[in-house]
Amino acid sequence: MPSALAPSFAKRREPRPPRRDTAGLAPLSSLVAPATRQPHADSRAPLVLDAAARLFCRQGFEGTSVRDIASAAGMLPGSLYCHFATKDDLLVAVYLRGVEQICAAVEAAVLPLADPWQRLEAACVAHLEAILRNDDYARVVVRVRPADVPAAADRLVAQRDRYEALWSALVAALPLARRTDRKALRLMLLGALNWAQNWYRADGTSSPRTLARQFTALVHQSAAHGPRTPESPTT
Amino acid sequence: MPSALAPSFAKRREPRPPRRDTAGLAPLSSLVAPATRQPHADSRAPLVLDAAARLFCRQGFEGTSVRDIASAAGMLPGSLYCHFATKDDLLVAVYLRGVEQICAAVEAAVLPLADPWQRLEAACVAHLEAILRNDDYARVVVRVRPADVPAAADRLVAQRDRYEALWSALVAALPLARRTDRKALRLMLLGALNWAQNWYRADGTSSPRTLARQFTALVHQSAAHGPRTPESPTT
Amino acid sequence: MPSALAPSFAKRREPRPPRRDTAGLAPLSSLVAPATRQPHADSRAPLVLDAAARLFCRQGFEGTSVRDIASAAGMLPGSLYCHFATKDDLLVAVYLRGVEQICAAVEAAVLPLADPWQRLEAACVAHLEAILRNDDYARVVVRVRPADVPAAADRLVAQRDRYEALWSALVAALPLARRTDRKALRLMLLGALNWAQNWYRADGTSSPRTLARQFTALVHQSAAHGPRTPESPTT
Amino acid sequence: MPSALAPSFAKRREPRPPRRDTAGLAPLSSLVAPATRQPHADSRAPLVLDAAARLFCRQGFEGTSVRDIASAAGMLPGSLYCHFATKDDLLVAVYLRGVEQICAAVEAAVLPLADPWQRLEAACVAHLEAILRNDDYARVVVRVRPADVPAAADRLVAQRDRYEALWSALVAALPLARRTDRKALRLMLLGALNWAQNWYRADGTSSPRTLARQFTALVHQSAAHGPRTPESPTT
DNA sequence: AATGAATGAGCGTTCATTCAT
DNA sequence: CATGAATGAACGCTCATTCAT
Repeated sequence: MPSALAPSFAKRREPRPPRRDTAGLAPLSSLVAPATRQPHADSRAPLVLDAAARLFCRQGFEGTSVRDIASAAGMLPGSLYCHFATKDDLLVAVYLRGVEQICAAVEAAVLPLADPWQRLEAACVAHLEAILRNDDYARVVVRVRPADVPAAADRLVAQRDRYEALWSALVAALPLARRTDRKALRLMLLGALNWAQNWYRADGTSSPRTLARQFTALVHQSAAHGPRTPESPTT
Repeated sequence: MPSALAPSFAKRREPRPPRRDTAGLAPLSSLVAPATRQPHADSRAPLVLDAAARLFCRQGFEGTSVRDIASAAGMLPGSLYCHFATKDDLLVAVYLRGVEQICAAVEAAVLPLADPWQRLEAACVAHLEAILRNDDYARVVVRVRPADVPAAADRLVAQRDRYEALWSALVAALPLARRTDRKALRLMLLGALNWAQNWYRADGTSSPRTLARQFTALVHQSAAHGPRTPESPTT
Repeated sequence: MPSALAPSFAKRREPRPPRRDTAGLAPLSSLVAPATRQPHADSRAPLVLDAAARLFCRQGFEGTSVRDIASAAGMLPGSLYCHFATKDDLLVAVYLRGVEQICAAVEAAVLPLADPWQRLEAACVAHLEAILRNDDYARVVVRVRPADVPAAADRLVAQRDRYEALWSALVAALPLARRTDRKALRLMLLGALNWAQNWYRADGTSSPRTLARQFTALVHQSAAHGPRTPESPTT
Repeated sequence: MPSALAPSFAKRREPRPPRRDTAGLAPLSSLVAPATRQPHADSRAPLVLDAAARLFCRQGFEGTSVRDIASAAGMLPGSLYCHFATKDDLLVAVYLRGVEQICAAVEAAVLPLADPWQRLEAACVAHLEAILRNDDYARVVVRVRPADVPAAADRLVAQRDRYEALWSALVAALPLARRTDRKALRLMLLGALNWAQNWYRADGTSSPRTLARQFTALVHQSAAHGPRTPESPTT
């Protein structure tokens, strides 16, 4: 499956065995379901998570130290470990929420629309706005390569796959010429959108919205009319 | 003389004047063809560069230590500094050669062709093969984000720009509907191709060549027929 | 809290605001009197400071590595950085306390005396005993040249100035011929005393006390009677 | 003897046995006796020595690397070793010449004078001008502590002693009260003069000449009239 | 005489993590 | 929950020196 992402070239910093593996999900529960707050449930875990998301998306994972995160959250480095077992787990938690938020954004954008191409375009816009604007969590999902954090790669990839499934459905709904490779279409669009993180500057002329529409348009008619696939050009 | 590669004895991290850009080809020739006449022509600098390229593209820049590179090149860490003043400079040298090689590959692929779309397709194929196959140097150019190495970012971006200029020319030659945003087309294609580094597995079913052709085809007819730009849909 | 001594987690060598000068006495008290109530009052910071003072005054600043200090304090090199952000800061902390101690010694020696020349002599004795005997902190103040540690030079000089002000007052009180240059007198005496660190051997015949008295005497009558200033020799 | 200077607290960088110990003197011969130049005797050794003197007196011995010296002399680090066996030897050679030059300066200044106090004053002026002005060699003699270079300390101290003998003679000639400690007088004067290197700024108001005269004057009448020695106050 | 490359040890500092309090 | 101190390994880099060419 081309969505697999983690060729383990890992090597350094073999983390001492991760103690309790379930810890990755534990802290999230408090985020997903703040629910009825316990009297002293004013946990500072969300603060930590916010700080981590902000720093990971600005400086990358390796470029951010736990000291950075701790001090941004107003605590000492050791205190982080009350909430997250390892730095990797912290990343997983950020990823988890990032995927949730980007999924929610795309689903909300797509919901009121019926036309498959319009739905695709709306998804592109929502996606690009999420990963270029201020959703630090979503940005991390695109910014941090699972392969760079071997011990957590599986969990990160699993999250990404969750999101890509959503796109597979969007693409599956398109009325395309029979020969069109729908997977290639999905990979191309998502790749083009994600890579924008590498060059897009907020002060530029075109907004994420415009950009997303341009990208969609570039594949629209082409795909719809049936592109000449390399193997069997229509001639 | 590999002057651009051996800025030895630079003293204290002064950013150093950006090294004359025309030297771009000089070091390569001496590396590719070590000749047989120099006094100490048995320099191991090329070995170091190769090791760096291999490790940078597999583990990233931050994920690779100078000790890793040195030991891969069969030397002691300190010995690296006979050839490169800093780790950053080593990256710049790899980038330099990576851009050279990918430029050469694309130009060679495009040269015998006249039709603009065929040329674009050939460029995509050459690009994708370079950054997915065994050209470690080219892969580093896509893999390592300039922003992650602030002290060298300018020099890295300058190299990338050199390459993108080549693409601008290719796209400028396409017969497109008047309203088509050629920059968006270029960014989309290159983004989609580059991002493939994040998911492509060599053991997959489709080759870089096939993939590149599919991507090209997806934008071909669309763009050629005049896509509906977001601002002014054709309908 | 030894705030001036534990500027922990300072991140990247930004010169850091020169730390409020009034903190001068705070850290000392906590070091001198570790008390018995703090939660982790068993801090080994004083140990580190002592080790640093001992090594700096014996081997100089550049001649002492942080590994030397750490191992003398029974810790690992990295552990030093729990207490001091940089080696420079460690030196500043030693200097701070050195100046405090030599100030205290001189003030205590001078306090019970009224006659200006007797006060000057007592100051010389106290100064010389401090910088030749076992007060490692005071010795460092004389031994380590501020100019050799550029990043900390300002802070070091500020400390020294604090001490010299004390001497200016002592010299100002002397009944001298009108033409006598009091600054020259101060610089001569202090220079002669400080330089003794370069040649004085504890096993010698004359004690610091004797030496200090000799130096004082050598300028006493001369100055008192009005020396021939160079500009206007008495002929 | 108070002129001894080297309490060996050495420890690090135990130099691999200095090969040929006589090398310390060898290079000097070419300096002392340039004599009739051999055809290709355009040795660059003097260049190296000059560079070393300049850097040692500005940055200290430990603060100067052989790379610094080599590059200042326009050569590569390895090339230095054609002229000097070790960095220490280079320092010894600088010291040697520094002492020669300061001796020569003092002797020349004193020569035309007969009065002992005038001779002392002239010596002070010559000494201070040498170590504060542009005689890099002389400045090194005062700037670099023999004890900081254990392997060469003996040779350095021997040079210094050579110079101090000259001062002993000057002081011995002074008509002083019987109880005056002539050694203390010498040490005081030289200490005060040498220490000026630590605070004197060229842009200041008083010249080295003025300063030297002030210092001399401060001890003149006092010593001449018979100071109250601490042991036996005149009262 | 000089070079360019290499050596091996050591530098100041940062890292993710642990743990008694 | 949080702290402050500590750990042990690794980081990028510089050092004086060597040596074949």
